[in-house]
Amino acid sequence: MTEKDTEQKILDAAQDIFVRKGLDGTRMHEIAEQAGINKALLHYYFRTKEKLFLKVFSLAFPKILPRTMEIFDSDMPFLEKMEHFIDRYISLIGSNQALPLFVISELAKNPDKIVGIMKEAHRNMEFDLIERIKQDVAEEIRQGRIIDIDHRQLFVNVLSLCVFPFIGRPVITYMGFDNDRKEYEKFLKTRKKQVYEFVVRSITP
Amino acid sequence: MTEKDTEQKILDAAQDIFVRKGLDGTRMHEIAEQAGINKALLHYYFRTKEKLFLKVFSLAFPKILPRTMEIFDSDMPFLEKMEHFIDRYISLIGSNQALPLFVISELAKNPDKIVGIMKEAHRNMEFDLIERIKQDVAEEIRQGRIIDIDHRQLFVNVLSLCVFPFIGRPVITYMGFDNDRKEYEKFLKTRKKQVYEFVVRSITP
DNA sequence: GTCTATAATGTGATAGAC
DNA sequence: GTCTATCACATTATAGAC
Repeated sequence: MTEKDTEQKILDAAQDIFVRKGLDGTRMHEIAEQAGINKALLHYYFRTKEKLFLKVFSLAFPKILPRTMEIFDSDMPFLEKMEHFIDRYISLIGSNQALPLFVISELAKNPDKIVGIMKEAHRNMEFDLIERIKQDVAEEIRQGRIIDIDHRQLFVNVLSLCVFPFIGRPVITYMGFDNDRKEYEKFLKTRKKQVYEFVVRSITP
Repeated sequence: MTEKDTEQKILDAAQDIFVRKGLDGTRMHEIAEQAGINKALLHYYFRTKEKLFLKVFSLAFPKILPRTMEIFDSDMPFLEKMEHFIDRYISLIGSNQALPLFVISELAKNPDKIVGIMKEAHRNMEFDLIERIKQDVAEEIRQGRIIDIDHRQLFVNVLSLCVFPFIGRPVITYMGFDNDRKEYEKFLKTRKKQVYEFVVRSITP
C-alpha cells in the first residue's frame, strides 16, 4: 500500500460521507471504517476533521458548475452555448446528485470557513464568466436574436431550471408526484430538452 | 410564566437554531440559553432532541409552500393564479430565507425520520394540487391560451425559478455577482416580475 | 415547572509501540 | 506509515431537590 493509495482512499470515503451527512453529521471513525484504515491514520494524513473537510470541499466544488461554465468561453452561437451548457450541466448533476445540495448547505452554514476556497475557485477561472455572458447577451439583443433581458436574470433562470429539480427532489416528489420515485426518474430524463425549449421560447422574439 | 409561554419560547429558539445549523449542528444547551431557561427543561417539555426537532420541522414546513399552493384551488384565470402564486411564494420565502434550504437538506439527510410529517402535510391539503394543475393546464391548452406543455414540467419550472435564487444564494453571488451582496439584494427585488414574465413568454403561443 | 448536579456515552485528537 | 490504547472534553439525558 503506497502513501498515495491510502490518502486517496481516505478522500474517497470522506467525500462520500461528508456529501451525504454534512460536516456536522459525519463521524471520523465512520470515514476510517469505510476507508478500511484506522482512525488515527486520518489525523496523520489530515490533522483535523476540519482540514479534511475543507480538502474534500475544495475537490468537490469544482466538479460541476465551474467545469460547465467553460462552455461560455467559446465562439459558438449563443443559443448553441446555452444548449451545450444545459446538456452538460444536467449530465454532471445527474452523475453527482447529492453534490449541489452539499455545496450549498455547507456554504450556507459555514461561509467563513469556506470563503477562501470559493475565492480561489473564482480566481482559477480563466475568463470572466458573467462579463462574457453580459457581452454575449448584449450582442444577441443588438442583433435582434433574443429579446431584451437582463443577463443575470437569464443566468440565474437557467441555473435554477437545471439544478433545482435535483436539489428539491424530496419535496417535489411529495408535492407533485405523490412520492412516486419511478415517475420522477422519468421526469428528470426529459429535463434537458424541456429546459432548453422553455428557455428558448422565453427569450426568442 | 405560564406553561404555554415557556413552551413557545423553546419552540421559537429551537426553530431559529435548527433552521440555521441543522439537526446535527444544533446543541441543546444553545437552545436552552437562547430560550432563557435551563437545559433540563427542554427535556421536560420535549423529552428528546429528536422529538423537539420533529416538532419544529412539522411547524416550519407548512409555513411556505403548502400555504402558497392554496392559490391554485380557486377559480381565477390560470395566468392570474400563476401571477398570484409567484408573488406570494417569493414574498414568503423572502421573509423566511433560510427555511427552504433547511427543509430540503434535513429531508435529504433524514427521509425516514420525516416521512411521517410529509405524509400528514400531504393528507392535510384540502385538494389534489397536481390534479388541479393538470386540469387547469389541459383546459388552457384546449382553449389555445397556452402552448402544449407538460403540467409537471411547468410546475417544477415555476418552483425552481422562485426558490432557487434564495437557496443557491451563496454560490450564485460568487459565480455571478462577484460576491456583491448589495447587488444581489437588488436582483432579488425584481424577481417576482422577472419570473412571471419569463414564464408567461414561454407558455403563451 | 424549574433548577443543580451528574450520569452515560460519544467524539476528536494524541501518545507511543511497531 | 500504521496500529492500539487512551485522554480530554462535549453532549444528550436523567435524578432528585425545591
